[in-house]
Amino acid sequence: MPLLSKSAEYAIRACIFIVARSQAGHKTGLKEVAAAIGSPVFFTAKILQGLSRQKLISSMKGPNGGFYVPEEAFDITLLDLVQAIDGTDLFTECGLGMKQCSDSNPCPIHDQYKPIRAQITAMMENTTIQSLARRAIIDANGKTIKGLSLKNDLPESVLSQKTAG
Amino acid sequence: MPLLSKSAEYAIRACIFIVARSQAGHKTGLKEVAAAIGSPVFFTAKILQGLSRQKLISSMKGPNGGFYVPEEAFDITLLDLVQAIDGTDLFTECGLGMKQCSDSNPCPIHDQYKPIRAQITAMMENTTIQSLARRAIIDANGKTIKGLSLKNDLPESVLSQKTAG
DNA sequence: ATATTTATAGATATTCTTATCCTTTTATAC
DNA sequence: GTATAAAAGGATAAGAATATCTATAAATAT
Ligand code: FES
Ligand code: FES
Repeated sequence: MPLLSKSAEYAIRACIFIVARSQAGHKTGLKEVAAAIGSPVFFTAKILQGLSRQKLISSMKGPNGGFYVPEEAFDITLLDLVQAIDGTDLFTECGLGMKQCSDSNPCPIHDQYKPIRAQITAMMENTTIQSLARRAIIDANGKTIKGLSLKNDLPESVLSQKTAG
Repeated sequence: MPLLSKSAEYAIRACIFIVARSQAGHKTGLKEVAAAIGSPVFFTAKILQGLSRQKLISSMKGPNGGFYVPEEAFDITLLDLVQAIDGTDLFTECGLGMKQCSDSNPCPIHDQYKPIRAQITAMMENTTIQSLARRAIIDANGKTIKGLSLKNDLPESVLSQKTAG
């Protein structure tokens, strides 16, 4: 079992890319996103549509359209994203799947699990997509993608394609 | 997304119960287990069969048969159990689903995720089912199940049914 | 206005997890 | 030995997550 759903993984990777591009002043089309992060195109579409509907990212239709994040929203966090996709279970629910989790009615692993769950929450809460974008993309101005390991065999030219927006 | 699969949750809850019963010298039948932990009977059967095949627990057929854990095996850990059911992904794989995870080829969340993953691993490695059983079941001799919150509306008489082994 | 581009929406397909049912095997009790 | 109790195994079903396809709507360029 992974920590995150496939949808959440793609969402995070996509948003890192989109934020990096937005910082450089570009919108990014669906196909560019999918190519950059190595995700199935149509599935990625669904995910981005959902994020757009929930106002975590923005989008524009038509020529030179695409997905972007306005500067005011750069500080969206991993927590925002994961909750939007996977819900709040990971951050609130019992590790053994009991109906409720509380100190007064703890399951056998409550004491061990609770601090770990809190740490996962804190980590995601304190990690902005923007900070990840800074780390992931060295030159987001349209040329190279050094250090972005979102996909192992990343084509070196994704960013420089034709989005001279 | 939960941390563990439903199968793993049931496996842990079942094993806590079975170990507690084994410590008291009893084998436990499938239906008793399912009733005690509030799990679907046939699904629980599959899970316990798998654990038995992997020698994490033992079983006996026939009248007065059932599942049990021999004393030598009381120290099986959460890690053993979870790995047997869900595999090793949670403990080794990249949090963003990249093909490989390493310090030399890190994904954007590697630095944040790696220590959390290590903590999850350590926690499970250091938690024996036996220790959870001690905490979960106060009187495992056949009468009451105080403090066992495996199921919220637990029938108070599960242990006292008819397994006078 | 028309054509083109791109996101959005809805429908469908595939795969995996979860769950159930039925038959067979093995052990015990008599 | 025969009957009974219980796990083991195989086949099937239901549901959810993942993935794909087609059609529609909106924005731009000409
Ligand atoms: S009750 Fe299970 S983790 Fe809190
Ligand atoms: S590469 Fe992603 S967590 Fe290590």
